[in-house]
Amino acid sequence: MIYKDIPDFDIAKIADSGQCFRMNPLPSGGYSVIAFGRYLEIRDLGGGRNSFSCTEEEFGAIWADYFDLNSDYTGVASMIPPDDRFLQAALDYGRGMRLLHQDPWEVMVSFILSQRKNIPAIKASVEALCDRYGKEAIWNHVTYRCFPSAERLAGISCGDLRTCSLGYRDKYVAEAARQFEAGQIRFDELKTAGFDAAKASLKGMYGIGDKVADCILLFGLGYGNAFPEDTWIKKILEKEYAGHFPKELYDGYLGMVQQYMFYYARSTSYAAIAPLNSCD
DNA sequence: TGCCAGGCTTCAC
DNA sequence: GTGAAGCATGGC
Repeated sequence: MIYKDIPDFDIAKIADSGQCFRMNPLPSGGYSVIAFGRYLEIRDLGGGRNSFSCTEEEFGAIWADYFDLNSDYTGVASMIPPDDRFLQAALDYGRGMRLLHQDPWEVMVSFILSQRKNIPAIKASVEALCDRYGKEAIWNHVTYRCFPSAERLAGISCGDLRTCSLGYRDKYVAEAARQFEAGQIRFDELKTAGFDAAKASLKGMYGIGDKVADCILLFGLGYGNAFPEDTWIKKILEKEYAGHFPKELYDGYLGMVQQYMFYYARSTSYAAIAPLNSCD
């Protein structure tokens, strides 16, 4: 167990942010997360202090980057124009959230099966996939299952995948696994290909469109300017910005901004209130 | 019970 | 190129 004082870090908000689907509250308090084959427990001790159930070595090798601890989360506030009351409110509400750096394969599969599902349903599907096809591991008497590898999923029929409540998305996941195994998708190449080229490659895959591609770019490949537009974001852009959000103001931080918008819209009674911005 | 969800593919035009 | 239809399933 190690202890860290981290500014702008709120594990409850991170767990509820809809970026990852394997971070859950523990009955005893705190949260667990399974990522990169590891199991971790995090507890908020107050005053910016958190405990992590790992060694310093593991924290430095995996979790510091996973939680994006080397990025500056204070600069975004100064980018927001004073008259953008919506984004000011969203930032205040979401302060402490982090843009997670996840395993791109897990992000790809998770967001392929996210389409036309709500977050509880996505989590149920992801967990079913892991329960059925993930490798079993043990940490300190806790038995858990890792996210299934592409190699494992490439050997599963669509019919069997569908038992994990994938619905019509079964064929998309099966094809992604097949392409990954065939070497037709290489995440190391996509990470350095540049935003447009990487996005075009992802959109060429069966079952991946604009939105899912942007999620993979943002959460799995480190492209901070990806801006996934789901149903919630589209409603916000229409309601607060008359359909024209000034993306040019947030170069390098668009993904972060999008995440604050999403979290605020989904987590509050925002949908029931009048627009905070004037669109005229 | 009906609507909607971190959308995408297919097809008609 | 654009727009509508169809899609599996579960949460609320």
